[in-house]
Amino acid sequence: MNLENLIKENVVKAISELYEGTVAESAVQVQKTRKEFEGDVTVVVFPFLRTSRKSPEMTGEDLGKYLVERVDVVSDFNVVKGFLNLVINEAHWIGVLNDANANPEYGYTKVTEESPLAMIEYSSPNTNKPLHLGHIRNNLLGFSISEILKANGYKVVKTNIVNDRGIHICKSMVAWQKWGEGATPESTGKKGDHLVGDFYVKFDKEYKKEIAELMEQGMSKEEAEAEAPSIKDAREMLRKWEAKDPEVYELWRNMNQWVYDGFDVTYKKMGVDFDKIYYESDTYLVGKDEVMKGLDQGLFVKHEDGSVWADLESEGLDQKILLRSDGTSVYMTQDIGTAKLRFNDYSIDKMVYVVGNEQNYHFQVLSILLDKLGFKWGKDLYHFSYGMVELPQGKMKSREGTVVDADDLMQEMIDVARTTSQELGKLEGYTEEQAEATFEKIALGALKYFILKVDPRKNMLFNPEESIDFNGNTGPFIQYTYARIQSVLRKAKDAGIEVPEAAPVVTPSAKEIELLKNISRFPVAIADAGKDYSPAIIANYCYELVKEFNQFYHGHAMLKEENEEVRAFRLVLANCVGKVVENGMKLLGILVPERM
RNA sequence: GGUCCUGUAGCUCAGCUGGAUAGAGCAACAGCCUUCUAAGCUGUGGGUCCCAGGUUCGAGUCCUGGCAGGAUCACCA
Repeated sequence: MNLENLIKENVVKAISELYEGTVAESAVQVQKTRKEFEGDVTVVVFPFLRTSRKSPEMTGEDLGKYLVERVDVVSDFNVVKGFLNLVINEAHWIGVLNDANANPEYGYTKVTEESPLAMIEYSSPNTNKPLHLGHIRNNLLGFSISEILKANGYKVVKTNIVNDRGIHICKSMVAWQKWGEGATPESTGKKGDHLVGDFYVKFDKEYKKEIAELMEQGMSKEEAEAEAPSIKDAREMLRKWEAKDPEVYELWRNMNQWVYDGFDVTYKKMGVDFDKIYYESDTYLVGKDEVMKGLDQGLFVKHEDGSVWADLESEGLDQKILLRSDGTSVYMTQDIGTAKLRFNDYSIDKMVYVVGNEQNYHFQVLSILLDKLGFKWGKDLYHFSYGMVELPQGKMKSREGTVVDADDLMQEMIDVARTTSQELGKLEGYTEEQAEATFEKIALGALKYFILKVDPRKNMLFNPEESIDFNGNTGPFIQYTYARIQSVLRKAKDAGIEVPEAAPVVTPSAKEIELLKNISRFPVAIADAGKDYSPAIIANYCYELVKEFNQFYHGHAMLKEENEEVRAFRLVLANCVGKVVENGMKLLGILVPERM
C-alpha cells in the first residue's frame, strides 16, 4: 500500500478510536510537508476539530502520538498550528527505492486482456499542404497522451483520419494541371507534401488575381468569388471526382500519394506513428448511410429542400445540418461515418479526439449525435481540446506566409543542437551516425518538451529563440541529467564497482530523502496525467526530479565516496533516477541520450 | 448578442480534489570547474494571483457579478 493511503486509513482509525467519531478517508488530506518545516508528510487536522472537540494543536498531538505508536513507518511528529507533520523513517524511503528498482515498469499499470480499449484520434491532416507548427502540437499531444493512457493500463489504438477529399485537394489538382508542367517530387527533388502545398498556394494566388480582375469589371466581391474561372474549375473537378472520373481519380491518387510519402518522412522524424489509418474518402458515404438510417428512425428531419437536419434544441443547442440539399455530406456526416467504421473495427471503451479548441462545438454536437445513433462511447467521448500556437508576431496565417513549417523547424533545431554540441565538444569518440542521432534526440527533446510542458488547454506562445534554448526548464536539461547519470554508471563499471540490485540500508541525507520522495511520486504523476489527459504533468514531474538530482549531484560524491555502503546506495539511487527519467520522458515521446 | 475557454513576477509557465510565508525557468546582477559531464550548482532583486462581492477556521483555487483576451454559433472543413 502506498504511504498516503496507509496514513489516511490510520487517521480514520485514530479518529474513531480516540474520539468515537467517523470521518471518510477522502476527508483526510495528506500532503507534502513544506520545506520550512520538519517532517515528510503533513496531515491537515482542521477537518477533524468538529469530531475531536479539541484545539487544532491538541488534536494534532493526539493523532501524532497515535500514528507514531501504531504505524511502523511513522517515526516522529510535530504540530504547527493545525498541521500535523509526520516524519517517515528511512527504511520506508529505501523500500521505495528498492521497489522502484525491482520493477522495470515502475509506475506503469500493466495492460491485460481485460484492459479497456482507448482509441486516440490525432493528427488528421488535410492532404493539400505540408504539416506546420499547429500540427506539431497536435501530433505531440496525441502521441504522448496515447503513451500516458497505455501507462495507465489502457489498450491503445492510435488512429488518424486523413482528410483526403474535398475542395481543398481539388484546388491543388487544378493548379497542377494548369501550371504544373508535369512536375513530380522526383523531377523537382521536392518533398511531395511541399510540392502539392506549393500548388495550393499557387491556386490561391491566381484565384485572388481573377477575383480582382472580375471586380474591376464591375462584379461584386461575392459574385467574383463564385465566378472566378479557377474556383469553377475546382468545383468541376470535385464533381468529376465524386463521379469517379478515371482521369481525375488517377491524378487525385497520385497527388495524395506524394503527400503521404512526404508526411511519412515528417511523422518519422517527429517520432509519431499510427496503428490504424482511416481515409475520409472511405468514410463519407458510410456517414451518409448512417444519417439516412437515423432519418428513417425519426431521429432527424428532412426539410422541403431535401436537406437533413438534427434538432438539438432540447439539448440546448441549435439545429445542425447533416446532409446538404444536393445530398452531399458535410464535416459532421464524415465524422459519423468514421465513427461507424471504427465501431465495427474495434471494441472501443473510450474514444479520444485530439482536435483544436476551435472545434469544441462540433464535438459537443458529435457526442450527442453518436449517442442518438447508438454508439455506446458516444455520450462520453473525450474531445481532447487544445489551444492554438501563436508566434511572437501573432497568429500563424498560411496565406500570409507566417506559418512555421514542421520540417523546417525540426531541421533548424537539429542544426542548432549540432552547433551547440560541437562547441561543447562532448561527443568525441562517437561516429558521425552516433553523433547525428544524438543531435536529433536533443533537438526533438527541446521541441517536444517546450510544447508539452504547457497545459494543453491553453493557447501557447511559440518563441523560436526560447524553444531552441537548452538551459533551465527544457528537454535538453532533463536529457543532460540522464546522460550525466549514465556517465557515472559507465565509470563505475569501468572501475569494477558493482551497482547492487538492492540498496543497502544507510542513513540518507536530507537531499537523498528528497530524491526518494520524488521517485515515490512517479506513479502518482502518471495517474494524474492520465486522469487529466495532461502530458504537462509528466513534464513538470520530470523537471522537478532532475532538478533535485542535480542538487544532489553537486553535494554528494558517488564514485569517490569511500564508505562502500553509502557509495552503493548512491549508485542505486542514481540508477533509479535515470530509469524514472527515461520512462517519464518516454511518455512524452522524448528519447534520452547516453552521452551529450 | 448566446455559449465555452483563458487571465499568477518584465517575459514564458507551474501551483494536485480549497490548507502554512504563492513557486520555477528566461532576462539582470554576484559567486562556483587541477575533483563523477559547468547543457550544471549557489545567491540577490523582482507579485494588488485582472477587479468587486460572497461561501468558511482558511480562497490563486469554489460561487456570483464585472473587466480584458481568445474560440465558436455556415448547405467551410
